[in-house]
Amino acid sequence: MNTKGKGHTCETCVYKSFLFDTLTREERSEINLNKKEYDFKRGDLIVGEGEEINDFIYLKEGLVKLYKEATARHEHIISIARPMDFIGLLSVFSNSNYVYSVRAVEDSSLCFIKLETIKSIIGRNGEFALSLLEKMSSISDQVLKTQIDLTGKQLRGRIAYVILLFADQIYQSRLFDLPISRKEMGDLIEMRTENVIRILSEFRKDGILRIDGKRFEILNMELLRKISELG
Amino acid sequence: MNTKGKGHTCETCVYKSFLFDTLTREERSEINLNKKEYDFKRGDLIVGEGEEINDFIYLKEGLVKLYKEATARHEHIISIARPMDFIGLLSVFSNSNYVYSVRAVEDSSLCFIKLETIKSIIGRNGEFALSLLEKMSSISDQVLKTQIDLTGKQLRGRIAYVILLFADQIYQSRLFDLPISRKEMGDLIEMRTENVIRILSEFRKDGILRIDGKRFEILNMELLRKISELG
DNA sequence: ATCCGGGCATGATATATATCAATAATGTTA
DNA sequence: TAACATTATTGATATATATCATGCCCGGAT
Repeated sequence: MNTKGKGHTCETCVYKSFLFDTLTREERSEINLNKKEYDFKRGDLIVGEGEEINDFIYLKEGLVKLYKEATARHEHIISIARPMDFIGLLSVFSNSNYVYSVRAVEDSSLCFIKLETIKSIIGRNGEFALSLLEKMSSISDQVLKTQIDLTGKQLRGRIAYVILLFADQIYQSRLFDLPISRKEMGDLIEMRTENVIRILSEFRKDGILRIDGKRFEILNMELLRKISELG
Repeated sequence: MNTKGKGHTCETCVYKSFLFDTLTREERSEINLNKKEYDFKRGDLIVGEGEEINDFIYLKEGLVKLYKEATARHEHIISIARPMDFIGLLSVFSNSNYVYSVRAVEDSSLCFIKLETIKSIIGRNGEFALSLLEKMSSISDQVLKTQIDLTGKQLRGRIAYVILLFADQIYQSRLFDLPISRKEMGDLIEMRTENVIRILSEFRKDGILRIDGKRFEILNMELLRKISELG
């Protein structure tokens, strides 16, 4: 399922400056002692809804989805997290248990830091608290914004929105391999698989997209943006 | 529009312990010096979308709505805030400008504390940072949860949900005067006014509610909860 | 008082979306 | 390789919801 940490230290971590600028050398080594890194394969469950929150989890590499089980055959995807995102949103500070699940949609490696360690450092280092707060806030803010944006758009607008989300925010390219199935895409924007496929076909016929299985290329970016905005 | 503060000090504020437990006496008087209290009448705009965020705003009394303008005749209500809620969600730390508006739905009084003051204290007092973080987190978490809960429910479920929200969380009573119009209710749960009215009528005919204008009484609580949960 | 405008209410109709059904394509296991 | 499960696709139909139309009632302005 997952293999144990690779022995990286925070000092050599590529995200060191992004996350831990405001820490003293002592605090950094404290985190280093209380962190573990794990690898997950595509499809692996990382945390399950209801599990106790013990760690501050940080996505180093890969792509994961945060979601809630809605019914037996349907899940509500809250967010797709990218490298440099922390998993746990605000819940790490307001809940003792996860209110959603996290699963790898690509092979991913994640860093687990004992929550106690983080909390203790927050208590001592207000500057760190503030910078952490800013990072968490902006992610939570964006999750909320996405949910609000999507509500009120109709199907074509939602499909356009989610394609642009992958193109702009995740792959920074008009050409990419979609890492999720059509069903998962539907779960992300609250619509049925059949309608996802139908509208993708429409976009293909209209010359907006070139689609070959998982491979997507945006041909008419301008029109796609317009559809996304106008809903 | 609004009258200036009533000269309360944080020391005598009813929410002193709730908010400021972890502050030193000096920090508390610092906040006292940098806060202002304002009264708003039902319908008054408190902050407008796009305005600069300069204050940490705290609802002392009354009821306000956070919303985004969607179209000319339609707004998306993000949340109804109750006394002891802070207005601003996570945006206060991740954005420099408001991404939504706030308006009083009942006569309200709010406390404005200079954001600089709060940030400076966070930087110095990690314990305060952590407790603030917990409070803000739980509110943001709940806003997100509500959005997610509502998505995927159909109209009857959403109406039931929002009536229970007022009964359980805002008025703690099966009998209350709804402070918002049918249209605003629709904005809150993303549905048309006509359908709000239609379904309220159904609930009345089914003996679930007694409705007289703004006055609501829940007659069959059990059934209402079931409708809310099952969507 | 009278004239509004807005909120409330109900019915008829149009539209968007979900559901059901059937097949093809793809991947997975033995 | 065959046998099977899962995913992708398309069409026909049912259902939920929005839209349009109309009338009533009440509070505020003149």
